[in-house]
Amino acid sequence: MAYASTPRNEISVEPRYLTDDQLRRAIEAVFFSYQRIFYDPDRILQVYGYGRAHHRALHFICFRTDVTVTGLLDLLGVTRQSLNRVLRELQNDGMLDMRIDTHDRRRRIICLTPRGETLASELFAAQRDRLRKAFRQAGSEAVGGFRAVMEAIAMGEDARISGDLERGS
Amino acid sequence: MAYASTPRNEISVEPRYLTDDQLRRAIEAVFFSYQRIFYDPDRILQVYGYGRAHHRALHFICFRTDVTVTGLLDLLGVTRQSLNRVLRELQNDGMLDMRIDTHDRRRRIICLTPRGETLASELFAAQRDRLRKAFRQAGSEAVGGFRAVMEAIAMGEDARISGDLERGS
DNA sequence: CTGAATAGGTCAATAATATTGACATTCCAA
DNA sequence: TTGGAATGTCAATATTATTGACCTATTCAG
Repeated sequence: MAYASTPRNEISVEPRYLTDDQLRRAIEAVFFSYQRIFYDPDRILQVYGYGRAHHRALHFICFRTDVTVTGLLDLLGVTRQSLNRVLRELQNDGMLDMRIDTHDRRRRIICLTPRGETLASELFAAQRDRLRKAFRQAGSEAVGGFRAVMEAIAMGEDARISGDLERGS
Repeated sequence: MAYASTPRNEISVEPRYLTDDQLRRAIEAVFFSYQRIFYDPDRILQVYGYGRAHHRALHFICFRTDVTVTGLLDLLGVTRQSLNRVLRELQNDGMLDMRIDTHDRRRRIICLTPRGETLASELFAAQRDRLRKAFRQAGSEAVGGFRAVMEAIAMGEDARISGDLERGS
């Protein structure tokens, strides 16, 4: 017996693309895409003795200018303790350059060293090929739609803050 | 200094939507969408004492008919040992019903009990709202493009098998 | 100047999820 | 009957994450 939760289109209020089945497929699409995109760089990470947490941090440090620790925390959605382990390891390996912000000396601006930049570009290259192929295959218009939907998904309020998951404060 | 890896559109061979910057945005879009979609059900899981691993398993058991353990392993991309922990817990709580396949008695067909079905629909409902809103906002055409790109991404070979990550066999 | 708030770092304990490796059973198929 | 497929399990370990408790700087408002 298939799962159903909304009353069956009684007066067909919902357009076809908003059925539970379509939404379920979208959930799975995001799941599988995530799998594909973030599994590709694994073999490179393995060489360096890193994991996906390092990759995620490197990515945002690479592509955001003047990231601070708090900025990174917001992007990654993890605790400071968790992030700091990763940053410590990357810094010890000479991948990162953390310097004090001149405008606010409490802040640290995180940058990549040349070594870090090399690694980040290796990782990006590993992901790029799959994506480029998919984009080319789907075509320009589809990519526009893809982007519109993705932005709309990300737009909504953050689940980590909205709910009563955060019991403190 | 921003990162660049492909030679700058010398004769503009690449369409605009295939630039490194667009591909980078797509990677982040998948990352953030995954975050949003799979953080939403967390507070429900917490009530049951489950984690995201349980959610993923429940999802596919709910929406695939006649899933076997191997089928689930392929979908989830984890090891048998990892999956079995989750299945054991779900079964002990009366969420699952595993019965032997009559055609091939080595296989187990995994189904949801009514309890499991209730939980799965709660979890799905938690994800559905965000998605429906995003789809409605983006519109029918955009959703078509979204689907095309997602399918193209998932289409490519599986990173877990293609590389030399799997050293055995 | 003082105190609150912000930004950052760290120690310790623990949890969730995952891995590798080794074995065992049951069952299908050639 | 033998090989392999499907499943389950024990044990050890790794990765990533958490909560909770402290700590130092620095900024900023009063």
